[in-house]
Amino acid sequence: MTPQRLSVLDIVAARTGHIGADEVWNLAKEQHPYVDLATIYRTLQLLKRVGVVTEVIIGNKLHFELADQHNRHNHMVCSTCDGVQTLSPDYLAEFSQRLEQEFGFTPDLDNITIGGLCSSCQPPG
Amino acid sequence: MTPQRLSVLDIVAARTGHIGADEVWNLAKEQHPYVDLATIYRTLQLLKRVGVVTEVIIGNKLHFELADQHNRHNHMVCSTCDGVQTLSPDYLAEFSQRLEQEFGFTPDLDNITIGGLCSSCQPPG
DNA sequence: TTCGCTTTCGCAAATCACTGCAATAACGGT
DNA sequence: ACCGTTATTGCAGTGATTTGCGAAAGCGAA
Repeated sequence: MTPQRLSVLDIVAARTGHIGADEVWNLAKEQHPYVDLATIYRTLQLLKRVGVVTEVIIGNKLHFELADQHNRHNHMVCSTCDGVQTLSPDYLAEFSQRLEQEFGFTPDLDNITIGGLCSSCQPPG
Repeated sequence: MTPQRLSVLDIVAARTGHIGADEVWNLAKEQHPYVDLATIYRTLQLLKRVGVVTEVIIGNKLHFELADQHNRHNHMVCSTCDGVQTLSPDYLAEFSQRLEQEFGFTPDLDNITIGGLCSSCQPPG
């Protein structure tokens, strides 16, 4: 664990909810002015790999949030307004079990994001 | 419909299964040497918008395949080997209905891809 | 502390997807 | 066939993310 990595973790942890990679960078620069964006990305991928943060794809940008074991959830992202709603993993449990039983495929539940249209962005008619 | 677009469609249609944008480009250049990659992307997005092709994200590259109404399916992509399995949309129907009823959220079923580990890439133990 | 090995960092450049814009090609009306 | 309108193309450039690589930092053993 290096100072740069600690900063990244602190920044993600300080936020309740998700934060974009560019925002992490801007905040990290306040403490480490020369930190490179590549380091931010590498660190975020590392934290994701070890299970400390989860990744949410919003629009076409990567966002991250602390992986709180006591409040695990998935995300529904509206492709029109980029709004995010959280979803209890219970909704996916049965589906996930079927995939595992019938195909031996283990879905990566932590990183499943459901795209679609939120209630406010439904097409008229 | 222009010659370039017809080429793109032909190429995607000729393939049983998915094909990467770069592959489409390489094949399209055989018929239209000056076709630009941007045209490929724009055409693929167009074909997707009108429902003729569907998009599958494999690794972090876009792939496309013909949207066969008689053989609609989703995809399970292994994050280790990038292998792709198809999945009947029946598996998602119930889940999708719950989201719609309880949250008013309409998932974009055609473009849902499930990431995870396939049976061959399960961690040992 | 110093040496030596390993890991990480910063920088630059590559990658993939997308967009703005001027030039060009397609299409309909005459 | 000709002209004007509209849509599409090629090119260049942008944004987000990733990768290669030499320099620097971290860390354990002596």
